[in-house]
Amino acid sequence: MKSKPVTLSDIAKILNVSTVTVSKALRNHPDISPETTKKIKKLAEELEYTPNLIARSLSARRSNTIGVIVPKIAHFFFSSIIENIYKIGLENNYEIILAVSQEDAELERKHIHTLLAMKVDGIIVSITQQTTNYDIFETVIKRGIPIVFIDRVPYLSNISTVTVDDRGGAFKAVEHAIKMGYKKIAHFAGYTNINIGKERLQGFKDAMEKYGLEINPDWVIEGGFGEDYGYNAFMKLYRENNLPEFILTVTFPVALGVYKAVKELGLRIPEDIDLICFGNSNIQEFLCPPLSCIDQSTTLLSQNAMEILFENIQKQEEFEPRNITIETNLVLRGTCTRKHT
Amino acid sequence: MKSKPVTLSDIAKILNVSTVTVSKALRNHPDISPETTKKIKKLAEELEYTPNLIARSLSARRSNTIGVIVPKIAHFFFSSIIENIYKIGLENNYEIILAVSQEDAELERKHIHTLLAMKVDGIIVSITQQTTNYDIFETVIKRGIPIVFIDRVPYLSNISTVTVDDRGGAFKAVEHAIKMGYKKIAHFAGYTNINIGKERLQGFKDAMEKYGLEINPDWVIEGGFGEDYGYNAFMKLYRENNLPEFILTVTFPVALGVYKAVKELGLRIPEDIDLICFGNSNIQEFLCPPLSCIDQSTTLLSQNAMEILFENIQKQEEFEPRNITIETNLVLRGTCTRKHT
DNA sequence: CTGAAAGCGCTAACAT
DNA sequence: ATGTTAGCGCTTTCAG
Repeated sequence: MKSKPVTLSDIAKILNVSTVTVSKALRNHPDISPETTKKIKKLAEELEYTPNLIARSLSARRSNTIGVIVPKIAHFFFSSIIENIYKIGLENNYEIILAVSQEDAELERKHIHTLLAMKVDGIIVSITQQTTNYDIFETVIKRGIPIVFIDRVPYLSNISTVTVDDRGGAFKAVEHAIKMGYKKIAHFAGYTNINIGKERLQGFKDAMEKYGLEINPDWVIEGGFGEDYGYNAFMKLYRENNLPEFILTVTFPVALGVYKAVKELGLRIPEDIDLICFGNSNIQEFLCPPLSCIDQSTTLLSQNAMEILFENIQKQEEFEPRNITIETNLVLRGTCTRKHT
Repeated sequence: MKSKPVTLSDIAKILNVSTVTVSKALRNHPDISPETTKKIKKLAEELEYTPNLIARSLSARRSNTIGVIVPKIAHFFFSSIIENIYKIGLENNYEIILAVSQEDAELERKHIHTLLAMKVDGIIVSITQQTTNYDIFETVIKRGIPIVFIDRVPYLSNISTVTVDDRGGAFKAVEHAIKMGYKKIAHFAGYTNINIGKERLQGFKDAMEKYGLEINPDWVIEGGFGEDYGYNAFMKLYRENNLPEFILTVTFPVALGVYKAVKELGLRIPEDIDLICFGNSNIQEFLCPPLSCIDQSTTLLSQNAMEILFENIQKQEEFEPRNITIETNLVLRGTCTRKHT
């Protein structure tokens, strides 16, 4: 019934050559004469030969496989990065092994172990919001497995990173809000133990300071990168009757949470509360009103990360870690565009 | 520098036992005495032993790996399904190998070959909008690799499928529109060579027929499942001055395309044109106006698919293909809710 | 309870 | 140009 897959040696036997010859022929090795190669390929095709990549990996000591770990997947930012990584992987003949940490540091750790066990040739990771112990990453590095961090990166020296100019982006946005006339500005800051949170907060502070505005500590709220957090943070402020005029949210989902709260409360954007978020998405323009944002190019992020990773895989020992920062772009739509008086 | 990974035999040598003993101990095989097991585990931990999954797979002839192929990833429907599949995979100790076909049948074919070559234990696939040649799937089946199709499935008998009640869902939606008073109803139908397109179109027809409404062929437009198609289809109708009152779109992205066109043209939803789409998403409620939809549970879809796949993997020869249909759910928000007169 | 033998399917190094 | 040898790291018999 379930016919066993054809192997190199099956082909070899039929053609009365050695498995090595078949192996080489199938990989277009110049050792083998054109005729034999053709003959072998023809038979392989007929027999529907599929190489056993597992065996190949074990023997060749490379898997042609790249591990990717992200905290979430059903969010535009990450799914877009993933899509790009898959595309680039395909072009370069690498298979991608994706793992989702679900913002859980323990799970992230487990995934890294699995990727190591699967002998991936390299790893790309965007760490969880709660990753504070970096041991596992040092293990990876110690083992000589190329790794590059993307967007959310650990505070570690001598690692390759591709990040966004979070500080500059946040600054730009808040500066623009201030120029629109806003003074009571809040920041829903996510978690500031992680680089993106910390840097965005810093950009917020920079702008406030530059324009001599006071930072109200009640308006700098930490708590996460998701919709729930945005919702709760806004609700809290509302209940305390302590609403600002403007909010910079640390991510798009957080802004969505604000939209939800605002809608439930019967308030209006931007009349009662205006906002902008970090991170672009294809559907922001369809929101009510269209949400402005600080755009971070997921394409550039992925491209650079993959490029560095490939370089690292090739050079191995001689490779020097690289750190790239991607510039941001203010995208103005229906929010953060109205003169406030 | 780059220390070679610790292997079973490294541990075996140090402890003066055989690799077999170590192998068994590490997998809690009852053969090995508790003391030896403990001793071995302790050393393995100290040495940071990581099993080589490649070697294990080759030897054990199962990879504990499941291949998944979807046409897109940066779309809520698929990224949500993927997220669910990853979760279930994790719980059952299976690694997921995800491949993206990018709606390209040729690429899909290539991915299947790769998954076969990687010796995945099973495959889940949602086919591309242009897949018409099913040979590759028959190859998979012939090789005895468990495969289950999800949402978009080929017309093949004796395969396992998990689909949505597309016909019933479309019917419900159009029926509701009719009860709201709409008569001039269009359907942006995607591609009807594939089951989801065909069934949804049929549901549309069923409803029109039941209520004695005439189907205007100009208003049944095919072309794809993406935003561009929705945009173009609407623009075409507008230019021809042939706008319907109501549209059922085959997917959410298509509806987004309509929103975009409507906005550009300065029209209003639902006053000038009302609509509903097939497929839910977490951001529809934030659209302007909030978009109603026919909800298809991605959770049920994924759960059932994985369950069937696991069953197939376990039973192998004795397994009988199963076909499951998930019920849909009309979710009414800001569209398709206004009485039309 | 433990281990020796054999092999999974492939490739790299070294003959011939 | 082709083949032989050896081995990747692990697991599955099967003997002791």
